[in-house]
Amino acid sequence: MGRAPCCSKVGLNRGPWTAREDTLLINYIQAHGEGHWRSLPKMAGLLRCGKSCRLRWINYLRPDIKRGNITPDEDDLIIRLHSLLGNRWSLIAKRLPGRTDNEIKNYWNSHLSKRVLNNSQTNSTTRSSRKAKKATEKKQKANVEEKEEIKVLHQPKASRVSPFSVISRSSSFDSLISGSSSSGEGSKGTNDAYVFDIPSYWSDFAADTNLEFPDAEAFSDATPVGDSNLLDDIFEEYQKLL
DNA sequence: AAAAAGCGCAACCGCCACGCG
DNA sequence: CCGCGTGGCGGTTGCGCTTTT
Repeated sequence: MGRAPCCSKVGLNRGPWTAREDTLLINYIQAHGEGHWRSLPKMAGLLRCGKSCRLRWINYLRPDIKRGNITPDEDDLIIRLHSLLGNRWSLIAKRLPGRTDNEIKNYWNSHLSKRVLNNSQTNSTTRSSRKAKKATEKKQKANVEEKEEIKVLHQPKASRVSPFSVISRSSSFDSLISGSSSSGEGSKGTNDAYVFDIPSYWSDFAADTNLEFPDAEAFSDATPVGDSNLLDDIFEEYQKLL
């Protein structure tokens, strides 16, 4: 199946979005809802590719997006989830209400990956050009990935995630992770976000897969909010389950 | 003070899987 | 069953701002 061209590039705007374009997009989506990205630009009067509109909406314009610094707790959660899921940013983002996959990906690439590398390799890098640095980072990353191959339990290729995914799709963490509670509502303080969120993995997982998983409910009931060991417990349970 | 290098982030690119005819 | 259109994902790039030399 040949790759369908995203859109005709001719005559379409590219690069940074203007305030006017943003307004048009927001107004259209507020009136008609998300979806139909292909036809949306035309309908909204935008000279943009549908893909570009979708990205702009999801990563920047959506009202529930939380902007600002990643908190230490979010930071920690990202690291842990990444160690489990690999670069499945959309899944990780689902556990961080208000954060987008792009934001998390950027944050990882600019902050966390370095930290992880530093943790695994004590020798510091000298200042160098960005390209050279990237090349060395790639090497380092390759090394780390080799080491992490044991640690990373599951790192499938990019795949579409739907709330209705079931475990039968070869691997699927999708059903495990794609929580229904990820909209950002209900978990106000960023510090507590995942504290509320994570236990839903288990019940979702059990529900999605129809597996006998009696502990799931007990787990979500039994974990007091604010328990400092919660994350560790979850992490362990998660790994056991795998 | 100027130039070079680094950093952060929005946006783009290309691939893949799903749904439908 | 097959092929196409579309949406969604992760990887990568480009650019403007900041920091360092």
